[in-house]
Amino acid sequence: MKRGASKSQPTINDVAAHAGVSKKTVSRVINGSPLLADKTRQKIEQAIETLGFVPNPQARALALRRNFLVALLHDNPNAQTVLNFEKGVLSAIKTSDFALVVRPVERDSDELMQDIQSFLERQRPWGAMLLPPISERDDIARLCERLGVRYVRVGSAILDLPDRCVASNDQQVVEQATRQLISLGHRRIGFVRGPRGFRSAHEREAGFLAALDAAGLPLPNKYRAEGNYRYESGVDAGRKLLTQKQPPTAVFCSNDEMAAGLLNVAHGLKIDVPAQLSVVGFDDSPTAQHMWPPLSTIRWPIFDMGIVAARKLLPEFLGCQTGSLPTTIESMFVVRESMAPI
Amino acid sequence: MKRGASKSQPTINDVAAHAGVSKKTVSRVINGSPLLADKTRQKIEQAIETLGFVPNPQARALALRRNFLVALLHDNPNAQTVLNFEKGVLSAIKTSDFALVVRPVERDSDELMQDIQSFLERQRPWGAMLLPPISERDDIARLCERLGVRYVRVGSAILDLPDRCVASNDQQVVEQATRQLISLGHRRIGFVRGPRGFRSAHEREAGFLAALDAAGLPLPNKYRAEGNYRYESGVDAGRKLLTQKQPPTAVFCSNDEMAAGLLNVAHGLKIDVPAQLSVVGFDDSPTAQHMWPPLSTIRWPIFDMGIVAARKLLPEFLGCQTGSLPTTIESMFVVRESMAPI
DNA sequence: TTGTAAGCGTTATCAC
DNA sequence: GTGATAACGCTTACAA
Repeated sequence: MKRGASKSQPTINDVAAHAGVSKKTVSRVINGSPLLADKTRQKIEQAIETLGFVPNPQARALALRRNFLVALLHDNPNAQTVLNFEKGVLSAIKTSDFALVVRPVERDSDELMQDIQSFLERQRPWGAMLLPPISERDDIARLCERLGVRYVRVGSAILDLPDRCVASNDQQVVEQATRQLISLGHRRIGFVRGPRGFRSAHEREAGFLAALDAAGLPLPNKYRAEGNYRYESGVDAGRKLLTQKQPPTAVFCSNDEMAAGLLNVAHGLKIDVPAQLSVVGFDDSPTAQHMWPPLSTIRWPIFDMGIVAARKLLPEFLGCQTGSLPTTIESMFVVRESMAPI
Repeated sequence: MKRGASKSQPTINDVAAHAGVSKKTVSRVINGSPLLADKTRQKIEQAIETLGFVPNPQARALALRRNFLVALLHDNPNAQTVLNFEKGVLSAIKTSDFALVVRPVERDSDELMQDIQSFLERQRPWGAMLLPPISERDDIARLCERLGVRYVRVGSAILDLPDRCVASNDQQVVEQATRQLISLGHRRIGFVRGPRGFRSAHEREAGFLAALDAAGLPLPNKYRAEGNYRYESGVDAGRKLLTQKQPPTAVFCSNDEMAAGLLNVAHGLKIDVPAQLSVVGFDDSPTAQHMWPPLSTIRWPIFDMGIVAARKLLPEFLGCQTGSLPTTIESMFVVRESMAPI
């Protein structure tokens, strides 16, 4: 029963027998070993083709003491973001033997660390990619390290060593967008901040304040609100900022969802956007262009970040040098109709 | 070098040595074999605990000739849908040894079939879950079958044998929603269809027409538009339907994105929603409640479908009987402010 | 109830 | 250049 013309997948033994060589030689072909006679290689490739042989990744994983999985850990910052990232990763690993394993987690759960640990222990992925906000947590990064799982953290700022993170330049791009609001003549500019504990919220605020500072503009408390990146908190912020005697003529919202909330409050108050109020968001979520009016916003280069994250995790398999990979990837300010001169 | 106090993960041998039993006995504990002396079991569990042993899934996969991966194949019908489905699947498999591998594909690509095939051959998942619209393609289902990969198809109608599919009841729920529009007094009701070739588009149309039929109402061509499930096509549909001399007083849109487009055309035309126009969508995408006014829509039970799909794929591992699992899961009509009496 | 031997499909070592 | 042979960590016969 050494091997039969089994109806299941052919193995390396079948190929070896078919080509009249040893299995090690076949293995050399699979792994692209250079020390091989061209004739032998061709004969074996022929046999592989004929038999439709595909190496068993489990067996390779066992023998190589590593596997062909990269993990994506996230707590859904935004569905489109996650999916675009996945697509970026996939476009990078498509031709490799790697597959992408996803693990949504709950950042507020008590078992978060335990959950991640047992996942990593069970699957032992070759590496893990962390999306914000959990990418910002050093304890999770340390957990990966302790378990011997490489990782790459994705964030709004440089969170780790260059070959362990990919960052967007939130601060600069928000500063630039705010400068543009100012150059449109706006002087009373409101700000809706993201939640405490989110690095992105901090970075975006810093960029906003830098632009205001440079222009010598103040940010009075009445023009300032703090949300949690959700629609409802944007509604609350809108109520606070837009019902004043002298409301701001422009508002920067730290993400699109909150901008949508604020925008709808403006509609309810019959405030004409953009004639009376300019609004800018962040994320360029698909709905940004579907809002009324279409929202000016900042597009995160999340697809490209997926590509780079995958390459940083698997440089040796994707054929690239870690050193040549960028750590910061530029965001883009997308101007739409929600923004106008005062 | 049989085994050292290696700094890497302890193996079954380490546990066996530590507990003073054979590895087979440890294996019995891992696999929950009933024929084991309680004392032995406890001793081994103790050793596992002390050493922090976690069985290597690759090795198990090899020995068992199967692996612990379920695949999710999709062509992003809608980011939130995919993510909610993933979460459903995950909540079902969380306590098992299985992991979820995702594979976004491009349904219009020439290499679609080739791409899926090479993915399945490479990873050899235990099973695959297919999300619409690719779940509707019989050729893909047959490909899975040919490769010996079980599958479960998710769709808007029953697409396959009961233990190979999970369906929502699009037709009935759309019929019900349309009846509700009619009972609000609407007689001129427009319809924005989804694209040809999508089963969901067909089902939703059938439900809509059934309700109209039952009420003896016509659907003249001028109240009918066909879109591609994208925002822009909703805009086009809005232009067609709402600029007529006698526009419809209500419109059913086959998904939320198209409803958003139509809604924004209405805003541009200064049509008051819902006073002059009621709009209903489908999906309950996160933005549905963020539109202005918040959109009445139909919520797909996609999280639950994820749970059921996983259970149908892995009944023996998740401890459930395929027979007791539903094939159709009911959608829910969510009424919000975009809908009012005529 | 437990242990022994063989094998899952691949790669590494080290001869030839 | 190529091929025995022994791993890799676990499971399934089959014995004891």
